[in-house]
Amino acid sequence: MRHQLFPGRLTGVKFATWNVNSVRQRQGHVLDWLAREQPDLLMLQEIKCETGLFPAQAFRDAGYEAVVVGQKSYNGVATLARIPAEVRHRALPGLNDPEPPARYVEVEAAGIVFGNLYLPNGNSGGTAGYEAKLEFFSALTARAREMLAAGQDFVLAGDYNVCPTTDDLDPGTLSDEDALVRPESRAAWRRLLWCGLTDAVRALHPDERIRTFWDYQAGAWRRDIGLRIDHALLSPRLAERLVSAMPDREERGKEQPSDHVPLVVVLD
DNA sequence: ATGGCATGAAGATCATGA
Repeated sequence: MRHQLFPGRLTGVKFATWNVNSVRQRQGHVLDWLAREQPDLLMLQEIKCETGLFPAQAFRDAGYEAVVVGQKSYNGVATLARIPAEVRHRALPGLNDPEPPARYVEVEAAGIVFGNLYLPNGNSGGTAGYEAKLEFFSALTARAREMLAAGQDFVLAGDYNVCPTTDDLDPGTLSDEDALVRPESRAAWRRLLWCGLTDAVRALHPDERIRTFWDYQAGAWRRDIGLRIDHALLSPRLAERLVSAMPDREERGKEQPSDHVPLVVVLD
């Protein structure tokens, strides 16, 4: 049974993005979280299963329909919605790959386009692997420009695999050559942002130390050594409706957690 | 000690993650 976030206001929307690192391993976590947080929409990344193996019925029973773009073993994205949602794209437009990896799905709901993305990490596959990351960024930026030109309200949210500034990671977590912090990666992030988009978390918390990921290794969570790599970017009119934006840290302390936590955004 | 967890693959280790 859904209940309205803002009774009497039809425009309010609560959404989240969460890299779950295998949806089949994390199904219980996600269902518990949905029951507790009651978002209108949840964008999942790294579901790590083929589309047909996604546990759609379990989420349907919880009141959420799923749009799934999966593949075997790696990557995979899915958007869950308890409000009517229409599919716009099952791959990122502009990527000239006949068999693109499952890293993007776009739906429209409540008059807003939600782009759910899992950007390539960029540390594997040598030069070509890193190029793929920058190419994804280029295509994403082109998509943002297209929607801005059309006057469309939109959100681009997911695992960007970029720490935008030195404030977004703890010393000693990554080397300077890591694809998550390389100057070209950060420049690509800024080119996207500077189209006129708003980093929802930083708009409300410009100086706070905020993390969305803690490695499984080296006691990273225990030592609270992490990264801010999951982001939600808002188009101009949506930015003016921004009420709150914060990762749900609690989730990382649960049994068998994902290494990422949900990032939750509320618009009025 | 770029590999100390974690995940998925028709696997008895390897690729990937960030």
